[in-house]
Amino acid sequence: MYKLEATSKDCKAKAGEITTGHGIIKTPIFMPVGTVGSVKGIGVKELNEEINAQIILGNTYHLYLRPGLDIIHQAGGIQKFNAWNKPMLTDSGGFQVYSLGKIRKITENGCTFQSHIDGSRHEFTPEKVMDIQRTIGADIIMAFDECTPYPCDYKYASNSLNMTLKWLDRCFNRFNSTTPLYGYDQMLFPIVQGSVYEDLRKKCCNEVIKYNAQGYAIGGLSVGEPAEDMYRIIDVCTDILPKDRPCYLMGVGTPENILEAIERGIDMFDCVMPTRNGRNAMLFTWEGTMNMRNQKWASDFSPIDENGTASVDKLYTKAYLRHLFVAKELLAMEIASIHNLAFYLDLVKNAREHILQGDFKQWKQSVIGKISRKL
RNA sequence: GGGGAAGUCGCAUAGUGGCAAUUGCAACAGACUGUAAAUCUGUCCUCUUCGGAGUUCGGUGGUUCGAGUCCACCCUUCCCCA
Repeated sequence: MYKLEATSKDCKAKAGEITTGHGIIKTPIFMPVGTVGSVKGIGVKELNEEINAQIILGNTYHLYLRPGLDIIHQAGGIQKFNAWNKPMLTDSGGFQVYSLGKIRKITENGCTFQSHIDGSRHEFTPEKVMDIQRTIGADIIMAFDECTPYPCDYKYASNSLNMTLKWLDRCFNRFNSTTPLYGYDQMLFPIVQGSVYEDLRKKCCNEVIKYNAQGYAIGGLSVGEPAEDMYRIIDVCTDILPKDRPCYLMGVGTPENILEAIERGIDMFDCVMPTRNGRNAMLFTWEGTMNMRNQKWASDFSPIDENGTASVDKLYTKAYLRHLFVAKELLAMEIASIHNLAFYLDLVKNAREHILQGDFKQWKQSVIGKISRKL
């Protein structure tokens, strides 16, 4: 259930609340990605106390392969299994239709994957993906879609969209004819596709709103298209999608992308960037990004991030963090991941405050130049 | 003192007549967007208008159209025997 609390006076930016069986999510929100049920390198304690995460992601394809549905079911659902015990969202495997391009085959019925772990073959259909997500037990589950690549010619995008819409209908049929397994409700979000083509996106938005879903997602962006295309498509979609439902922009993005998308009416984000780039020594800050492997930090004994909200930001110095990365210490990746996620959550928290104040766009203008530069 | 082995771009390695010269590490930089990523890419003798140009393989001579590679001597290091 979503409650729209405010819309910024100077743009489409929304602030709201999503109520789930595991608690309330204040939007706009960034959701750390925990593909296999774990946010890489980070424990629940840090997610709660350092990062202030409100909801995390899991992935249907990955959890289905490992540990498998039987284990998750025995555990009593994913939030019992991973000890997070707060809101979760599972992606459907639609992204793997894209990212596992070479080891999957799209069929009329669904999609056949070859496991990236052992090569075994598995077929995902919309029905099966609903059943799996019922078993995993996330509060928000996603429709099974094809995330189209970029570039993508019009004909492919159009055909793919038609298939995704057929799959969506089958998803809702199965979703509506089954019940949650663990005593709390699940919400199914449709995913808008249509590549960078405005007419396809409009068509898709008009189709998905017929399901009167609890929330909607925009997929198929941040796959290599120019940022301007992404912003243009978001605008087209959020003009059609209902304002009184949360809108989730899948897989986005950089801090700049997130602010631009919030301005255009997006409520929810997820992205591997803060964790993956963190593991690869890149830090995001209000002042810009830093490559912590760079020689220039070798004897910089200032705190990692003076403006950071996580305790690691002031506890450790840049020079020490660089040393840890150069020495390939695990701690480096943990510190960077905590820092980046805390920054992302701080970013959306600040955005929310300015939406509530009504000056989001003005505030965004004042920070966007800084956060994008390289230090 | 006698016998044997070896010296290659930071380190370690390849190379047995066509070589600016293999590979690994280190170093330096870049990428990463619903995670097949603690990963991947590039640079790594000097200069460059990025087309090339110039100097290189312990040293000095020599053989050869051509030498890191073959020959002679010298220097250095390691191993074995005294």
